[in-house]
Amino acid sequence: MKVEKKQEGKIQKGKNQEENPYEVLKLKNQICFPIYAVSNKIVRRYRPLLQKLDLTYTQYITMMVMWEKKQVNEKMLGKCLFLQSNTLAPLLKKLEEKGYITKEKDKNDERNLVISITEKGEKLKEQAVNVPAELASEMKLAPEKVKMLYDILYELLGEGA
Amino acid sequence: MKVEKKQEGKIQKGKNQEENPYEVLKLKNQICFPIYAVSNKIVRRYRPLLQKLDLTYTQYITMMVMWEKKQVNEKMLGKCLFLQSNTLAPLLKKLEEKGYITKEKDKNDERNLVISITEKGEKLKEQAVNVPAELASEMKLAPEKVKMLYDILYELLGEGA
DNA sequence: ACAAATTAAATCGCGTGCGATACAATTACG
DNA sequence: CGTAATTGTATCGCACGCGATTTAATTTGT
Repeated sequence: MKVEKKQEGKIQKGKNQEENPYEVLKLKNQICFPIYAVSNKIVRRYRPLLQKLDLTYTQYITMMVMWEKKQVNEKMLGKCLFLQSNTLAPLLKKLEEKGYITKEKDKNDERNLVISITEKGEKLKEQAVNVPAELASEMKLAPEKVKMLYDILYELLGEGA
Repeated sequence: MKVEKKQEGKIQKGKNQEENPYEVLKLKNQICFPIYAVSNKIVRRYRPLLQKLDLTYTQYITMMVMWEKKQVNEKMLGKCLFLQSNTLAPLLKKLEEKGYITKEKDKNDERNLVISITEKGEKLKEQAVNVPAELASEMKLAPEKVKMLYDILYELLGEGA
């Protein structure tokens, strides 16, 4: 078995390419780019499905947390979604305007914002339940690949902040 | 070997979970969410590295195409980056202002916008060449996982538009 | 106890992404 | 040959993401 030294960030290369330091700057040798491109594609594909629920993708994953937890503070929500106050604050304002959530200060620690799901928000879940399958029908992937992808992505999410 | 029927979009589930139709709406059962979260994380991590080059991530991948092709029309650029005119037009304007590219109409077909790299744009490549390794040092992934990830992502990018 | 440090949210500004639309150049076609 | 359809680009409006900063509440250290 021939072992080739691999440089991080590169994908595939032959001998002659090893000698060109600029090879790493080609899009096809980048792993970050397809992650970015697929992410964009996912959000694009979700849009028409979520429009029926009057949700954007970010609002949708926020509601996912709410459907599961019913009540959560903004800090915890940020942890779940890997987002911060500067993204969440305006988003939560919109979800409140739509009537899917309510916001109130934590009586025990007034710094904390407690977010609760409303009756209307709960109802939305019934419409949302079909969305994952609808999307999956547009972007199919073998179950074992889903699992590999999942494990690798969470490994990447785990590293550092 | 026990075979369980798998529903698209779900990740892992036991018997009791199979019966709850709302399980699919939990964040941890979604494959799209970690893609989205990792993509955000990547762009976040690139930012301080790219600031030295006066580039955003999207501008950086655009320059990658330019470093490789030297000259390209907007349509082709969009194909390479999976982006459209509504994203590229303002971005190209900024890259032109920074002096990294020039724009001109194609004489043979005036609808086409031909983008060319400048001397200054070429120079930038020398600073950029270290960026991939810098990022890789922050987000490490075993080479075989990089390859799996790469193949799966391009499979997803290939499907449909 | 009280000033300093820390923490949680909110706000601001900028740069995307993209659906919708507009517009101009080119091509297709009856 | 002239009009309709198509194609490539640009513009507009909205909703993110996020670095930087601000504000208010709480905790820490002496």
